[in-house]
Amino acid sequence: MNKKSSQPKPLGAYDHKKVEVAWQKHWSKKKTFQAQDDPKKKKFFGLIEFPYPSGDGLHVGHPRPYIGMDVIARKRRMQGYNVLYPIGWDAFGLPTENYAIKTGIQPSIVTKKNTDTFRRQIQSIGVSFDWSREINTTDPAYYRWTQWIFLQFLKKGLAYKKKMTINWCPKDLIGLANEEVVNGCCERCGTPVEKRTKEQWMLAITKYADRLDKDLDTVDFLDRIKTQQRNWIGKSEGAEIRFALKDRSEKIEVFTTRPDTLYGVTYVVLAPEHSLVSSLLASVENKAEVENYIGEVKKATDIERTDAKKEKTGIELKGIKAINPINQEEVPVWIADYVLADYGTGAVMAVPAHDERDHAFAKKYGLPVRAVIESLSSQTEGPDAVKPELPFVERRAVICIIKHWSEDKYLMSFYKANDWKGFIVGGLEGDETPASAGAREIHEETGYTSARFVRNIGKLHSKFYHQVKSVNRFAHFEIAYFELTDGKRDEVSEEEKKLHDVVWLSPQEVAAAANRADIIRAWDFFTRGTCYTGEGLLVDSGSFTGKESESSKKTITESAKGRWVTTFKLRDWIFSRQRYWGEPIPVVHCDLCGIVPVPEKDLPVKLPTVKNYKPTETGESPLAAISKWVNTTCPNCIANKKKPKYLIFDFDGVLGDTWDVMNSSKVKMGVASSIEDAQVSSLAHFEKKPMETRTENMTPEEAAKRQQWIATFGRHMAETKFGLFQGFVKELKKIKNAKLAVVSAGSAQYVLPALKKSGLKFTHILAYEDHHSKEEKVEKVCKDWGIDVTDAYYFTDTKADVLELEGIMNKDKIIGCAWGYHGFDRLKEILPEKQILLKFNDIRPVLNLDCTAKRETDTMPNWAGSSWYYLRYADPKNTKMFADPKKLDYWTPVDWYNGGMEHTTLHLLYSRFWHKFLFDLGLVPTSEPYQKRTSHGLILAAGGEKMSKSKGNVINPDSIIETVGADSLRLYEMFMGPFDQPIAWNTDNIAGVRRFIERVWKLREKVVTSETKPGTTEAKIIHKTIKKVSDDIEAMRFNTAISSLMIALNELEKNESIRQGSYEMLLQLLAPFAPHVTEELWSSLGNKDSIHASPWPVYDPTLAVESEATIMVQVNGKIRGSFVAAVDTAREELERLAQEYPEAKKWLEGKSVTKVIVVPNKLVNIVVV
RNA sequence: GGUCACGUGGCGGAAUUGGUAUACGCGUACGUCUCAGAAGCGUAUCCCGUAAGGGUUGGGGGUUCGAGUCCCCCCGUGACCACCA
Repeated sequence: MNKKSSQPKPLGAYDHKKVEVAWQKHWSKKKTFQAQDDPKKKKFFGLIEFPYPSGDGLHVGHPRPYIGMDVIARKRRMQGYNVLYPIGWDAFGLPTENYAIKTGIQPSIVTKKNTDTFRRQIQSIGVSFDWSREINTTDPAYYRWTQWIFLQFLKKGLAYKKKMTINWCPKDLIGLANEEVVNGCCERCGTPVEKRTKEQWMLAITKYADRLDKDLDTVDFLDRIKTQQRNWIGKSEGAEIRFALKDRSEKIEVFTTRPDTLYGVTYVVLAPEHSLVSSLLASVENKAEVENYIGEVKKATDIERTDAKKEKTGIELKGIKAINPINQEEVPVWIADYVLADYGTGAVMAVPAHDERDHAFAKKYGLPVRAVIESLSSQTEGPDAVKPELPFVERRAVICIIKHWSEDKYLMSFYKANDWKGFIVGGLEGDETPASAGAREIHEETGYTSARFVRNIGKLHSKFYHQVKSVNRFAHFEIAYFELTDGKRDEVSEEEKKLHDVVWLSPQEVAAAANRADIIRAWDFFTRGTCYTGEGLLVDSGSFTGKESESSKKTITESAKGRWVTTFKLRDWIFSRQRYWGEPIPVVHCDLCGIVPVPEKDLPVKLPTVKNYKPTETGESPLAAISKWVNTTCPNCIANKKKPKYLIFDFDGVLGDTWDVMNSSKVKMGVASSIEDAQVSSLAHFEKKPMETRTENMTPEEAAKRQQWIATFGRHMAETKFGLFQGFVKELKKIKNAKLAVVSAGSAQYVLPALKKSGLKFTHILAYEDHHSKEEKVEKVCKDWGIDVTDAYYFTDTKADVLELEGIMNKDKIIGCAWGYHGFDRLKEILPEKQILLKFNDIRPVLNLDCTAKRETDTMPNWAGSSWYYLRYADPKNTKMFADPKKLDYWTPVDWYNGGMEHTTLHLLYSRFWHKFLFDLGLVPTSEPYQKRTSHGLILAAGGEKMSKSKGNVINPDSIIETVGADSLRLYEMFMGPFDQPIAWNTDNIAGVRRFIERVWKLREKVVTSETKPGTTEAKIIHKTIKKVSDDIEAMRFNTAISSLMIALNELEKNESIRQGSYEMLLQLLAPFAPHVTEELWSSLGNKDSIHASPWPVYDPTLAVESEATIMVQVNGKIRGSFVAAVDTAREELERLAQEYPEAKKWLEGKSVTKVIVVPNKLVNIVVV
């Protein structure tokens, strides 16, 4: 190849097809964009939201964020950073599964096909992703770690199962998180959501709510993103206050953010679902009505119930009274649908005077309204602002709102001296009422004679500086409403006229004109009604009367023995999906052990393959595969199999009285029921004889009942016993290493021969029975069993025996099998906690004979795999860990994460939550995953709608790349409008950027390598552009960056030639946007290394500085012309030049100049009269 | 109903801290090149007016020497939330 100094080789016409694919292959071969795990280099981790590879293929909206971040990533590389810009596939999800249902093709195959298409398409755009780190959430090697993280949540108690009513989409057959329900409909398909009860996996994100809120202060997210997250978390502080119930032990706990209004409580409301309701119901006088009401509420759908426009309904629990802890007042208790069960405590204290919802409810049901707060405002601005150094002088006063006699206008008074724009006000003299004082003031100040007092609007306290009297005034106003009946008016004194003007204004004008806090409040009261929800002065509030409400919140809470608490709107995350195409939740449900996590070494729990799957008319779900998937072994049971040393059996039940237990066991054993009488009799060890029972400890009634029972079931007992032993012994034969048995002597005659026949070698016998004498028992057992009497123990139910038993059992692990009330229940009490106690049935899984454990069939939601994927990029092939801590140390946190606004509340919050959890486990180095978060706007179809296959308005990038090339596509996507705003696609406009590229290509012909002296204009243009492009890229103002490049080109084209250095810099600035064509031109100039590895041009301010500035000349703010002056010409000089400027002179004739404003290098404004 | 954005030519959109409104691009018109067309190149392109000049950033008001930009009211569009006590 040529050296840099050699003559540039000639180029043909620009042909994007020749240029683009060739360079893409070249970069791939040279691994130009692969990140290196080299801790010595400064790193940059740029991230985009990895796509969901839908069957529709890529449309032109997808790549905009990729290209935007690509521009930044490429610039960072040129700035010398070791850049990690990775991509992968968020490939689990409903559309793929639905597609599988429709076509019968397995989701895994569909996913493979779709990712292949997406990969090809993205690669054809020339985004500088590091493809060697590609990940896929549906790859078992990936979701193994998603499952692993879930197990860590489980271990820490942050994953739990909860029976709950869930939002169920009847079309998608899927449980939805609250976040996925939009206006009561399924987020994805719009079907109205139903309620169903189901056990669901939950993740306790609420445990992190406070930190998720607080730590937003530490990251560089766009403000609107932070605001949205904060709103979603919904932190609010308030008090939990307990209302005792009259003559009852229960208490109602309420949450309120306004404990200061406690004295205004006139009733208490429970949510219809509140747990207390059912226990109160028994003693409610109107029980039937209440039950009926609750039924009605439950019937209503969520859409109906949460419709804020809907009228609130409720019903009183008659006969129940709550006691207000602050004043021991009894108030009624209601249930109502406007109270939400799952926020706060599910109960509220109602303060109708100061809460709009309570107010509406109280008005509807005739409940009392008691005002306890009066507005208090303080003037902080203007000449009336309170002067802190002066004391307050208190005074009672009136604010008069006066209506015009014929129009909808109100009288305002504009005081000239102190810029007061308000209503007529005045102090109350002597024993005047607001009505009389108001009428007097109206007459004195305005002359109107027909003011008729209508009503008091409310009270209002105000602090301000009284300019006329030169004191701080603390006024206690009554707002009085007057109407004029006519316009008759007396003459007003000259003094009053001097003080103020009187004007009539429409309601809108009043609101706009009022310029004092108290006047604005008064008007607000008048227009909005009596429910005052603001802060103010406490009245009618016991010892708190006269205090300010805001500062009394905590003290009132204390007085009421309440607690100050923080609550959140955020709910725990419903983590279960009843779908096939998601990560299986890695746990096993064992009858014996309950929920058992799959051991980490056994991960991943893979999805079952859907075999021979044929689509049906109705569209059967791949969930069918799960039916073959559920039976498994319990890992716990397998693990324990090697451990048991002792077996404890108690056969009390066999002879005893628990027929039900045996009967159910019989069925499970599957043998007893088929035994005939004849067979039973033929068995040597079985004595068929009537059931005997001892009745000496029973009451006559019990004894009679027992006799009856024996008469009915006696024969079945015998059969059952037989069957049990047969089956039992069969199982026992498989026990190899047990050492100890506990038997009941009562059953010894049947049990011991059977045990013996099994060939077991028990070393100890524990006889556990209290019916027979010790001697008889031990002797018989030992004899039958053939063991030494010293190895036998005998117990009764006394406490001493229990202790002895514990001693024998010692530290060894014990598997127990026991029945009956003497056996199982008793042993359960006495066994140390860690030992495992089993019922007879349970012995089967313990022995791993045919363990009946079932796999969890719920899968994880889509959000799971995307909650940690960025971590995997740091070390995507690791098989030991989700990522090597050293690599995480180097690469994380993500320096810049760009994504859609639609993901700010869900994905962003969820992944921050996972990250914080991993941080707490010491597995990631930072507490926040993303240092910086920006967002892009969606690309819409030409009509402004979203692009979707169903609407048929999708533009495929393939055809654009085919006709104009990837570089043109990229430039257009960046140039079309502001990056963060939604914008409609317009294919016609691509012509402009394509022309631009062609002109850059043509400019290559003018490149000269000669040593001619650099033209200053050229350097100036280039350096101005360097600055503009550099700054704009950082701020994601890609559209203006490109426009400045176009401006530069327009300028440079005018010259006969361009220096190679300048041209190269232009190419470098353009390279992040149009990587292929710039690489081609760069190479054609003899450069050996890639333009994308070249150093980003450095802005030289001295070269960009202009020597002259255009100075605008304004006369009275109007532009009258401009002149050119040297940069940094002195103000005085500019002023002089401007006044002598002929165009300006024309406008100055006959006028006198009062003022001249000079803005250096910009303008001179001459103000004339 | 609440919160937050936003409103500029025929169209997408520019406009540092308030300082030449309509940059850049599309489209359109005319010209040039051509046998012709396409592409290219050149000129023009907010409105009224021949011009001087005047008007214009959804509407109205305010602050300012000066407002697309700051403040208030109204209208409209979009996003998110929606009885959160």
